[in-house]
Amino acid sequence: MAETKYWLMKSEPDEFGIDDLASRENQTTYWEGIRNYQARNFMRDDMKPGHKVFFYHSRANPLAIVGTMEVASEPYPDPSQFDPSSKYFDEKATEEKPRWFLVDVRLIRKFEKPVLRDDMKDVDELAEMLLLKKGSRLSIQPVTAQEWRKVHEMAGEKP
DNA sequence: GCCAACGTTGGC
DNA sequence: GCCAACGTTGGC
Repeated sequence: MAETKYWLMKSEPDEFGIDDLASRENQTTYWEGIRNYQARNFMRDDMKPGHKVFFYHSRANPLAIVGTMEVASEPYPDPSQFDPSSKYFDEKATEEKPRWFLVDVRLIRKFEKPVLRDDMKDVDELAEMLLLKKGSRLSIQPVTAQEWRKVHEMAGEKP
């Protein structure tokens, strides 16, 4: 049996929050605008359809994991890099040599009770989470199966 | 290929 | 809104 992989993706709710995802057709969107190589590499090389993803609200009040998604496509070039009118336009990217890749994600569920960053800090099982490390700003990060379970437990949800 | 200057992220 | 911690860029 293939091992399920878990991830966490950040978004600022002022830009795109979980309610925006919920209102999209099929509750699916392309995760555009990632312009960090490490985060891109995760999407391009490691994410597979069916992988599970936490949706995290950054630069928000409250800071929290607000729900779950699943990867819903193979990686493909981020269209916004070719669009001069997009704020994510990258003049050094070409159709032949795209720089930026993304995947589609589909909402699994919005937590009735978001799991607050402040509460996660107090939990031993989450002490090693990248998200909680000082100075960590990676907007897409791997999550362990244990962390996946623990956060669901805190949310009062079945993993 | 070093590293100073600049730009960005994101908690606080 | 501030600013520390990072990442990237580009002159040399």
